[in-house]
Amino acid sequence: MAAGGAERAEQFIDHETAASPTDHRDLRLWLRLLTLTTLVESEIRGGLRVAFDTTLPRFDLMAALHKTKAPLTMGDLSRRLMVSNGNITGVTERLVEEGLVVRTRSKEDKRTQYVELTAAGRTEFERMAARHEQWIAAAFADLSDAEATKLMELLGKAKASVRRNLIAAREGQTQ
Amino acid sequence: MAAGGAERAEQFIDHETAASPTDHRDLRLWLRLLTLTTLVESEIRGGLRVAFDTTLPRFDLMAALHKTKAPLTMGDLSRRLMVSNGNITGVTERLVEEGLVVRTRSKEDKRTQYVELTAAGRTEFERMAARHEQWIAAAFADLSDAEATKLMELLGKAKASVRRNLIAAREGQTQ
DNA sequence: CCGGGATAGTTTAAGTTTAAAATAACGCTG
DNA sequence: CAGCGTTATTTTAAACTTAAACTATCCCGG
Repeated sequence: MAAGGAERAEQFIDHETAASPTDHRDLRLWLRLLTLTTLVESEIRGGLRVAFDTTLPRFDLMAALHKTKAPLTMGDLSRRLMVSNGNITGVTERLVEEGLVVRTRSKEDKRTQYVELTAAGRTEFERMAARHEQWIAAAFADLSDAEATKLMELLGKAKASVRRNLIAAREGQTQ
Repeated sequence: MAAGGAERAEQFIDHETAASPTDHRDLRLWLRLLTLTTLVESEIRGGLRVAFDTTLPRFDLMAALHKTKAPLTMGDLSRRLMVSNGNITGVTERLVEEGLVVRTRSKEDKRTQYVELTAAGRTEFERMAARHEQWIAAAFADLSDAEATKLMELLGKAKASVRRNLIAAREGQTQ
């Protein structure tokens, strides 16, 4: 590491690089997608830890609250972040301990809990979000506007395809 | 769930759908990428659990071994799967318990452990891989060849951009 | 108003994940 | 050949994650 990079050739072996050239089209596509996401995600994770001593799940939860500018229920958070409801319970608890969010019981429905950012939480999130956006901007800096637009479009098509052919197909199986 | 889907309109709120239209280009791109990956990954996770009573990390580890058709060290696996080395220890242990892989110490270097599929592991993996490929093919079924090719290309560019502008930039920071 | 199905959230058990510290073995240099 | 920096792996502690079971509450039909 300190020595000036003689072994660079081996450094970039990853899930995808390890794919053999005989793999099929969609499998290679999926591996590339997964590798890219994993790379970015782990950089962000590391950045949040080093720069703010926090974690990605906590950041994501705060981001959801910040975006809506209004309290969300535990169930709302679970659906938006696409994680289990039990998961939200734990992450929220830690954010409450840190004083970044508060939970309040609904008057109308005693089962429901509303979660919202505290003033400290909002300030802290905005600090983190600014840095987060810089990282993301750096990540995609080499893409032209046209390329980014095209990529957005193709990812959108892929997402629709997944919902139609994978998710809806499974859900409709034997019912 | 048993009742026939009256609340479908609310069902597809996700991390990305929740994004406001004023977000910046790269942030929206990143959210879409993340959402797509998460959707596919959680379908595969569920499929592996239901159909084969196994998990994605175990499948991935076996896939790495199957692809190389040769034993890999713990470190090789850690680098290829882009996870920490401690992680590989745990996943490998469970696969050994299940009789799907074996670990053997190297004669030349007593620190090194080689991991390889057992006959049972190879057979089981091939069963799972066939199904896995069907899921992936279904996921991207609505993309034409031209679209898939373009998407591959753009993801490749994005990956290069991430390595150059995010990862290498961080690594070179103050050294 | 009451019984029962649906909904909101928590708990539990098992597994995955990481970073950091610890262990063990290697291999070079003096 | 002794020590010492490096490398391969395991251990540890804390957090995240899920599915499934559970608790509490809601609300509808009779």
